[in-house]
Amino acid sequence: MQYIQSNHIEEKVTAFKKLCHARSLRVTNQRLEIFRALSASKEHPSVEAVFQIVRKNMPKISLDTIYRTLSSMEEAGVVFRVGLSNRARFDADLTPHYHFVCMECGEVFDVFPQQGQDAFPLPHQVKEFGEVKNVNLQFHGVCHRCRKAGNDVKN
Amino acid sequence: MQYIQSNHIEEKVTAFKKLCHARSLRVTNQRLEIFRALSASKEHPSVEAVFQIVRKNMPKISLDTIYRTLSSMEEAGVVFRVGLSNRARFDADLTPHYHFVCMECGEVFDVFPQQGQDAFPLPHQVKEFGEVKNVNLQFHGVCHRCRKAGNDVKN
DNA sequence: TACTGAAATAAGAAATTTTCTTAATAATGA
DNA sequence: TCATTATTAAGAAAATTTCTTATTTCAGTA
Repeated sequence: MQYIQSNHIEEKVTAFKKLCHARSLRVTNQRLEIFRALSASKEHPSVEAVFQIVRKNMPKISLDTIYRTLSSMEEAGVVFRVGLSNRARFDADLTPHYHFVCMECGEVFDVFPQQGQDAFPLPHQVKEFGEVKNVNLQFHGVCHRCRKAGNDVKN
Repeated sequence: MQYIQSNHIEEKVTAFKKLCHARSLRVTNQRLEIFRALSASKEHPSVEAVFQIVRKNMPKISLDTIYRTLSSMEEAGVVFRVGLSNRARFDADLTPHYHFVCMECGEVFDVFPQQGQDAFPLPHQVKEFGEVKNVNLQFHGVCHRCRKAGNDVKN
């Protein structure tokens, strides 16, 4: 995995362009603006929030483009999506465990920590932000079935 | 934290009733059916999926009730929501870190692992399910601001 | 630099997911 | 049993996400 490492946005943008070329994604102004907006923000903005930011420089951009672009950037590994794609999923099992989520089919699998293995290493600096009520650890990837089915388009 | 521990659904239901009483939630047939459906499933069902299951025994139940009930159960700590509540959130920072998500206001905070601390203990049994592309570790709780504002209704 | 094919976009509609409003129903405690 | 109050059904409405089609723009090549 290759990260874009820089605190200066335009350096990140340069790195972003390279990554786009490497993954044969066209470098459009829309993509650049969206990436800039996201890079400049510490707020983990929602789609709507990105839309509002980008709109200022690019008034004719459509919301759909934000959705498409963020999704394709996620797929390309350029940005990170916090949480699940769209629909909520529930679990009645509250014993400590985590989940493997398939990025292709959306299937969710339980992963139980092994005997003696510490379930969750709760880092104490988390308390800085508030009181933790529960932990949600997801591993995102491609499940065996989708891998076999060759649904995995890119790579 | 108190877990409902049993492999037999009706035992879980009994425990669920107690928890409801303890948190002064009324024990309605709808809630019982929804809890049963979720307990019986290993599929981490979506709201729609729960709706379809419960409908079989209770044809007049409304989708809205499923939403309300799952949310209040989550709030009461009886069921677990995989992922975020509704809207997607994005992050352009791909250096390994995790998130503190406020259950009240939805705010997302970055948490960076300390120097020398292993970022993510990737348990090898995860590979059983597929190839991991990235890790999404969220700590859910109440941020200081919401705590102060007393938005924290229950407890 | 102009040309070409393919990918990406805007616009608006449409689908999906989630929440709200109101009146009726049902659970709890007296 | 009764009264109180939370919960529900029904349907509307809001919010979020995806799709369709025609147009534009990128990137590679002449």
